[in-house]
Amino acid sequence: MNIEDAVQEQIRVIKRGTVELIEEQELKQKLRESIQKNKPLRIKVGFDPTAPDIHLGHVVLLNKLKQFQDLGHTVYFIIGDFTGMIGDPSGRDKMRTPLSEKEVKENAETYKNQVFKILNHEKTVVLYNSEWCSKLSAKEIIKLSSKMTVARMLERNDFDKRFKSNIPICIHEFLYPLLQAYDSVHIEADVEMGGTDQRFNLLVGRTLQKDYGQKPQIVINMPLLEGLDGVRKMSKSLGNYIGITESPEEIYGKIMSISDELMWKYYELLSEKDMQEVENMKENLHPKEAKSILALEIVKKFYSMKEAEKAKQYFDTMFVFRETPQEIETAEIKSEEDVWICRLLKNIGLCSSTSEARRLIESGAVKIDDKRVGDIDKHLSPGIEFTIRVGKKRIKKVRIFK
RNA sequence: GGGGAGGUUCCCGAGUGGUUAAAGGGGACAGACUGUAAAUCUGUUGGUGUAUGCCUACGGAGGUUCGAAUCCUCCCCUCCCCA
Repeated sequence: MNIEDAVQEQIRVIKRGTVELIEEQELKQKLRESIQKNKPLRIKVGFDPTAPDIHLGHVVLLNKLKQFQDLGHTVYFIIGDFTGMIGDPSGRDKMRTPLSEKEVKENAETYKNQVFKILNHEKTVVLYNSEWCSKLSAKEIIKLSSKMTVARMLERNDFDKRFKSNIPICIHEFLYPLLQAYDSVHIEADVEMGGTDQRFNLLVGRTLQKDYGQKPQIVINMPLLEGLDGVRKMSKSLGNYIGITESPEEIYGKIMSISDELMWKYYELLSEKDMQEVENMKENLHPKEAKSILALEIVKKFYSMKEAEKAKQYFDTMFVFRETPQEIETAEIKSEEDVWICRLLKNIGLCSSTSEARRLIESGAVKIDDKRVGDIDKHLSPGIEFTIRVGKKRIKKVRIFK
């Protein structure tokens, strides 16, 4: 294969699913040199160690990084333990409360353990940006700040919105993009990847690299993945995420609950299937089938096909046939006397309070051995075993003994 | 430094002495319908073995009052205008 063809092929892989690539000619040039000199490109990605669990939203990015690795490049995985103390204001309408050093460290470790479920260990360099950021002197920070104007900062949509609606913006939040850009200078990044909410920050990296006499990095924006609600971006704090450390049953179930429309986006960004094949499925498969195949693929990625099949089975009995699955958690309750149902529900953790239990029973959500409970005052005697279900998702086996 | 506005339940936001666990919306949960989808409709959305009861909750601490989210004092926080 000649060089131009090789470059073209890499570009094709790299471009799948991207929202924006700045700028393509420069990237081609970098790829050419990389191939000629047999020198991998430095692909930078920064992670803010705020949420200790990696979810599918992050996986979009990680997948793309993995693709770069498969093309022979090296990933510089930067844990923003220093910038994490600022908290990235991107996309937020509020200032973020700074994390303590200890929290940041703990979260960072969790990240590190989780990313290698996807990334290739050999081709990844993990760095903490406190390594160099914490050594910056006040003088250097002032110098850094002089590279940026307030007006330019306010070009950023989220800052502008906050500014216009009288929501506080602290000065240190302005330092975030600058320090992130400084990371690029420090490691001499060739490419930086991020979600579209990172666009501004990544562009600052280009500007700053030029200021420091380096070739500007290529900026690649990946789309933000909508979470379970189908509207807002997937994030831990919004509670609409699918975490990669969740159980196979949870991951499978959550994927089955996304909307059909969103599913195709998940295919594009998370699946290893060829886009041609995906288009084909779109035409010929019942959406539910397609969703199931996707769910299987994703569970398999983090566990195994066997686990995935089991998760599917659990899901089908539980939700499709509305039956009691084989393996469900058993709660054991020790009691001399009859147990009031509301108290029982609270004690085994299916409800957060007896009041909630009462409300749910009144609305017909509670079933014992598949029979709807209508009586709020129902009592259950010791020595029996049964399955209790609240709504569709919450289910437990209960054994009451003396 | 001076002047003004504001902080309400998960979120937004109404409420200016009692009938307020506090309108409305969002979200969430549940029911119906389904493909556990989405959309739609309905209900619920402080705790307490349920009580015309008790406790907790309107930024924090005190005070006035039979009674305070509402009035007063001090404190903390945010925004705006002026300098």
